[in-house]
Amino acid sequence: MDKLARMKELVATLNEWAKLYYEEDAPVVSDAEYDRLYDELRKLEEEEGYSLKDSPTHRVGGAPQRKFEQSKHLKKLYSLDKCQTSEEFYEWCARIEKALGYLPTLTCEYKFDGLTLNLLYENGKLQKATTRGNGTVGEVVTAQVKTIKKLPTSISFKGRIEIQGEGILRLSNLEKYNATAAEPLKNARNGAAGAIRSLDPSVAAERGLSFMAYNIGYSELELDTQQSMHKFLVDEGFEVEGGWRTVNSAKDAMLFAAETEEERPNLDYLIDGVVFKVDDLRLRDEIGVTEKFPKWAVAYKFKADEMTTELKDVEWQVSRSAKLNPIAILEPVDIGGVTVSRATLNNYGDILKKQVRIGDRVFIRRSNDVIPEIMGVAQRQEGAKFIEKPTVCPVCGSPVEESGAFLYCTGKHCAPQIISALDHFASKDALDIDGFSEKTAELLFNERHIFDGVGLLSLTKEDMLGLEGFGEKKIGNLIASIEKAKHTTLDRFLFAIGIEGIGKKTARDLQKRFKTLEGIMSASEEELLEVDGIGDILAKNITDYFSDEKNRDYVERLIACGITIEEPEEADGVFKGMRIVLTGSLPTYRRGEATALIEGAGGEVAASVSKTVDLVLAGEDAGSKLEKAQKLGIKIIDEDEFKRMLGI
DNA sequence: GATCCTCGAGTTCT
DNA sequence: CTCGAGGATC
Repeated sequence: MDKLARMKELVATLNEWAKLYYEEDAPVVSDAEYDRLYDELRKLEEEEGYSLKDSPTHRVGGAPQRKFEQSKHLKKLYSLDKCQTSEEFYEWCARIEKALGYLPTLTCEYKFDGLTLNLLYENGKLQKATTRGNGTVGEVVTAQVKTIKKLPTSISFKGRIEIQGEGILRLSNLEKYNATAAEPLKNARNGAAGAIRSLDPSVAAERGLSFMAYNIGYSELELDTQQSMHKFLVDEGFEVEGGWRTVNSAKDAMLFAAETEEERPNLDYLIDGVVFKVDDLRLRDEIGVTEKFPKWAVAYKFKADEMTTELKDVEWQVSRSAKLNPIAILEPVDIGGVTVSRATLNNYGDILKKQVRIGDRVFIRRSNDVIPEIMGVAQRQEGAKFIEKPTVCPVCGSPVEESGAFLYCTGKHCAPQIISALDHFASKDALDIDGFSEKTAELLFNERHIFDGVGLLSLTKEDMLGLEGFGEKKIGNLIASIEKAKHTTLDRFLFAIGIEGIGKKTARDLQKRFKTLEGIMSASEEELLEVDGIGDILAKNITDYFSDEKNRDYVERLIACGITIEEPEEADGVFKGMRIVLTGSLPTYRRGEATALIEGAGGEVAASVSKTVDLVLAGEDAGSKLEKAQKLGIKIIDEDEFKRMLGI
């Protein structure tokens, strides 16, 4: 083998290992093995006097920075509930009034259109900057953020503190950049987000970003109002533009929104609405949060850019769950720099509701500036055609059934159903087969008649030879991914087989309760109902699935393909191995919070009281569950006792 | 029986 | 993100 070929091979191998290590967090070789090949490569490069373009030796410390490092926020970054009309805003106010008995002071600020950032300061120094990510974990972009000129790198407050705000690109800077840039940026938001999310910090430096601070996350600072937070940010030198004010009535809040909308075209940055928050932080605790957002704040969003275009046709797509979904085919139209030619019409009920017909001019916008959405008819066209409800599946010709808002294809061998089921089987939260896509599923189904997980897992090199776009290398990678994917966990397996209504979360809950595949397969409806979040319909879906001989056989054959299911690791804690029922309302915890605490301490939350339950956590107004627990002689505790057990 | 909340499923373009 | 539906709660 010549030296160049060996170098190529080494680069490929090292990059692959590095990728597995950094991106998948799944090291396949020891550090020593990696180092051995790395040294060999470096020696070859020295001998030859050059190195390959993507050689890992170019990267500092041999650590390829292919991806951002992840970091957990000290405090969760919530997204905001939103409203679009003043009516919806008044409803929000009414809910606040209902919770508190009156409408408290609200703060008003702009809602910047950029990328949310979380900055951690320690000892007065900027330690770390992260993107919002999913709200809990974000990506570390400190170097990118440090290119922001006006951002204070040191502040007078010396404790730990998270400063949150929006990374934006001022319109004047966008213009300046575009005047000389080879590739002009389409809009300021993508310009800002793209710069921050670029691994190369010089991109951010070149564009000249700004940071608009608007919130404090975790802090070792005593704060009682949004106003004091705002003052702190100003005093410490952060940019806090945004028409800041406080109001004491819903009417004044809407006045602020109207004024801001008028002011919007004159601003040097993009905003997509305004944000109202309850000023008093103690009142916020009283109002509380849901899983997704705080109930004490709301974003009033301005109307997004709307366009009109012609609805040319409607296509019916068949999904994995056999639903027929209408897709609108549109005369291509430019919205916010993107050409849109298709949009979902959701379901047949939606078509009726919006009253659209083929040939009409329709309003279209990009919801959240991303997904195209048809708002309604802009202009009825002469001779516009009703959209017919299909009576047979457009793909396989099987009869169509209607249920609720949806139409279903009753065919069992309908190609798109099978292909998306294959895709689902291999998807990230299922078996996670790398390098497998919907396209691959389509190809394997059409050309090789692979129609289920068993066929997929039994694929051999020979099966794939000759498939379009499948070379030696790609086949090898896919086979390796399949092998890797065979070692999985119970929740992934359950999710992969695709029982109706069983998603990622429910699959995990089932895993927690039953621990083994056999346990779930033999569970009765009654046992399933004990799982929090499972009611009669889901319980029946599960028992129906496993009582079908074909499905049991399918599962068996999957296991026979070499699937191994890892035992779930049990969390350790005071509630280890215990099943606990929550009933009534607790004085301070919300249901979700109590659940998280129990699960964090190794326990499991059950929906109803039965002999298998170890403990009942009862709050106020506890009803039948409490009675039943007393009858069965199950230990009952209140929140204080609960906290004591947890040591908090 | 009504209402609130959470989950699942589906979606565009580059 | 958005909807509808299922589940939990009042």
